[in-house]
Amino acid sequence: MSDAPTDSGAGRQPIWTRPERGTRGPTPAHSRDAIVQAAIALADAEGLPAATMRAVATSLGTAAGSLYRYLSSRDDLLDLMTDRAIGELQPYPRPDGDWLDTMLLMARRQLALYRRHPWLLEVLHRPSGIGPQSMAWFDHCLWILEPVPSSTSAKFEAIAMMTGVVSLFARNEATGTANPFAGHDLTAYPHFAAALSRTTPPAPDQDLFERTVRSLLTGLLTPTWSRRA
Amino acid sequence: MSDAPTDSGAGRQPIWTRPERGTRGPTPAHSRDAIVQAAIALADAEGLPAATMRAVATSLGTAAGSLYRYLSSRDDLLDLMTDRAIGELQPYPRPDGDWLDTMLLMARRQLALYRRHPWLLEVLHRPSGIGPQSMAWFDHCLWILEPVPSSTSAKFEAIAMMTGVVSLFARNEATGTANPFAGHDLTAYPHFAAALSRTTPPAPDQDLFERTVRSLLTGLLTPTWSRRA
DNA sequence: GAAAACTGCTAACGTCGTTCGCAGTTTACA
DNA sequence: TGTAAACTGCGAACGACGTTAGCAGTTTTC
Repeated sequence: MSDAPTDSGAGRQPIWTRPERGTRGPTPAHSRDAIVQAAIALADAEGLPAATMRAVATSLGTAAGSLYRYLSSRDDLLDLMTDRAIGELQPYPRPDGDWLDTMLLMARRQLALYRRHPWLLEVLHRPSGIGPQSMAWFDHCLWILEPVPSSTSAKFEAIAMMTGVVSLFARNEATGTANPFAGHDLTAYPHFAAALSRTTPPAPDQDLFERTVRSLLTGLLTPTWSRRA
Repeated sequence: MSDAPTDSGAGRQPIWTRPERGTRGPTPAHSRDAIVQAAIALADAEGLPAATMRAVATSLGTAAGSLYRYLSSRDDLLDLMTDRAIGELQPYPRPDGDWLDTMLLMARRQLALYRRHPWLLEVLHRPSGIGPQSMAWFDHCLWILEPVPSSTSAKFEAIAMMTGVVSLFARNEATGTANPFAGHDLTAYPHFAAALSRTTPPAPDQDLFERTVRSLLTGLLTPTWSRRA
């Protein structure tokens, strides 16, 4: 019990509020941030499953067990990786101009981030408290939405939904070109077969992303009576 | 090499096209479907991580290794579980009436399915070929969308995006009431604090789900020039 | 009737996250 | 100044996981 790691006794609070180290003992050979950086590098290069405790430790020249002097679990590491990556979204675009345009820009930056760190998609949907960088991002979205007369909860929902839709696009991209419909007997799916047999002009749909985000945000943040007729 | 399981030599094709068993040998004590059913029961009751090979085997009164006479990997099992669950969506609503209303009904059924089988959310986003039940569902969506004059690819995108949005809602629900913003010093996030301090009327937003799905589908399937002014 | 193709089953392998215990180092406090 | 407390790194191990190998028995094929 006198051998508690890094969290000085009360080990159930989230990693962000826990001090990195105490005041006694030798100066550590590594740091939380160095570990997180190494893990991100591994996940970027070879995918999230490659970022095992052992692999991260090896890339830092130490052993797996040693990491637990800095983190209390692998989940902590994933949380830190996530927050550090989301920190790359800064600096944020200034919240003047049309709020929809600015939000779309935020969404675009998010999509670019997911392209840069595909493992974020696998990590993001774990039930886990969000970190300070995510808080900052959320805070900035609220700033952008300040001129919008919707309720606070509506804005929360809209931001969350936008983030989710961005992740859907990123996932669709990441799944790649291999179509998941391969290997089926199309005679059992007549409308599918008919749709495929139609002359499908390439129609790359120049900016499906923009249209989706715009229609989503206006749908969620514009009172019903001010839209349409 | 003469001990290949169930796939009779060429083991790289998807599980759905592979025969369940050959013609010789004793009649198997179990079946693919019984295994899948047991795995679903476990995942429903105790979550996906509880549905390990060992646990599934134990609940069937056998050992882990025995399952590999029926499946070639755990991924196969997850694929089969997914497809069987999606099969619960049948029978589908008749594709007459307003296509948007019918699609919304399909989305509602999907949401109910995700509530019934929360593990689907963790399983669905793996890169994996889809099964016959998913094909049938997709096919039916295309049938519903037949009166819509959009291109085939636009319909594909719209269906995929609707499915994704439904999963986002289900995930938001499943994450539960515990707010992920707990434990942060709100003075660092002024707009967040301001938004929280505002008198937030309950405003339960009676049907955010419906509004979101509707605005998404109309946004993706209605030509731009026919909307607004 | 013999070979081939299956069956169930036990034991093991390798990898994973994590824990334990030990020896050494630095700080806090008498 | 000295001693106890709190730390440090490290190596070995634990338990659980997915998966494989090998064996003995059973059914079909020819």
